[in-house]
Amino acid sequence: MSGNHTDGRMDAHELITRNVAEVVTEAEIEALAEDPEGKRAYVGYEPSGVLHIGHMLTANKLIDLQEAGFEVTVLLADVHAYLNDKGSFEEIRRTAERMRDQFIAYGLEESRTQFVLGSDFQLDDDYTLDLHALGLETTIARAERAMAEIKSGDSVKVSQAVYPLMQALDIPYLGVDLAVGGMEQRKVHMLARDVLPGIDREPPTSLHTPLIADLTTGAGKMSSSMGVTISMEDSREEIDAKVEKAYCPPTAEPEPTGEGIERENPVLQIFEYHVFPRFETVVVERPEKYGGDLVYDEYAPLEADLESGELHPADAKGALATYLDRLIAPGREQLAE
RNA sequence: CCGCUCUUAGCUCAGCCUGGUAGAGCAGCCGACUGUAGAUCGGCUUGUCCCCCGUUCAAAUCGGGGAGAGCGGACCA
Repeated sequence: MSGNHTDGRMDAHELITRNVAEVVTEAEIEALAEDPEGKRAYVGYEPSGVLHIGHMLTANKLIDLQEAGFEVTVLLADVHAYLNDKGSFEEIRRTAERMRDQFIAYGLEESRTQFVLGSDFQLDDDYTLDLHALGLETTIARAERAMAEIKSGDSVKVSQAVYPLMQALDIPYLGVDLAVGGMEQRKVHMLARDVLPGIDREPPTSLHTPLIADLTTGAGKMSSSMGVTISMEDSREEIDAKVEKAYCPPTAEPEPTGEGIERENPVLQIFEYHVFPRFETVVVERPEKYGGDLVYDEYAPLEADLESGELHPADAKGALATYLDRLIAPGREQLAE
């Protein structure tokens, strides 16, 4: 995954696969990359009204895909959010509109992005009957496993077993060639591959982005419900404070915790998955006494410099906060309206 | 519907039997040390004790009612 973007241009395959954690399957992706023009990719989001760094990560991939020639569908999954106990249907639908505006502010090309409300088609008769057919194909245990990383609340509701089946069905109903999601979606997509052939639909091709590690510990996934996340409602000061407190050993491969839990370096992850995909060059401002400014036009040398000690974590953090703020500023302004 | 168990700090739980108005660990916050964070020291904070009614001088604790969660209710006698 070293990439040969020395000429600043990437071919379709590289645009599709850069910064992804996993692709299912490689052969299917290669087929799509051969003629991406007019192919359709989608991501579904439970409406939240305010974009956070997790949304932004898959949005970056959508931008890559648009650049590669894909058409993009963003599913504002109001019905899913409802089934996942996220509030009243009315509240959810209101936040769905705000979320759409947030995505546009973030940088999705408005003319090439189709926003679809789940309730626009998920309540149709034929959809419902197909959903029941999938219910017949799936055990409760399987549905529950698929939801393990997605569900909210402490107890499993029947609605949450229906949820992944609807995600599977959405793919053929939206006419999608590629399903995109974070790694927490992989079990849902695997379920879709297993179950859709049972109703004479194609098993979907999917692509999963990595999950950013918890900002303060580097262990586990960054959570928006608990702990620290970065979102479009953060002020510059809040971003500075959060980045300042972030876990950042001077390496890309931190030691596991005392309990043997794997850790990542979230500061580097955000540089890799959020900053470099959106900026041509990154300037790390540094006091003269430490050697003056550093300039990078891709991620790998920055990581190498941190590893070697040439780049101090404190300076890296300063730059990270600056660029994160630039990414968030348009959404923040949009929220202020 | 019936039965059993559970509900106390952000989290996991102790305390309840033998009433005297609340504790531990973890988390969090603050300082020291590091040119970041973490680790390591030092210090600190936190509560409608699920809700209502009752008994009592006094209820997290006893009694009654209610709510939520978990488990069970098959067969064979």
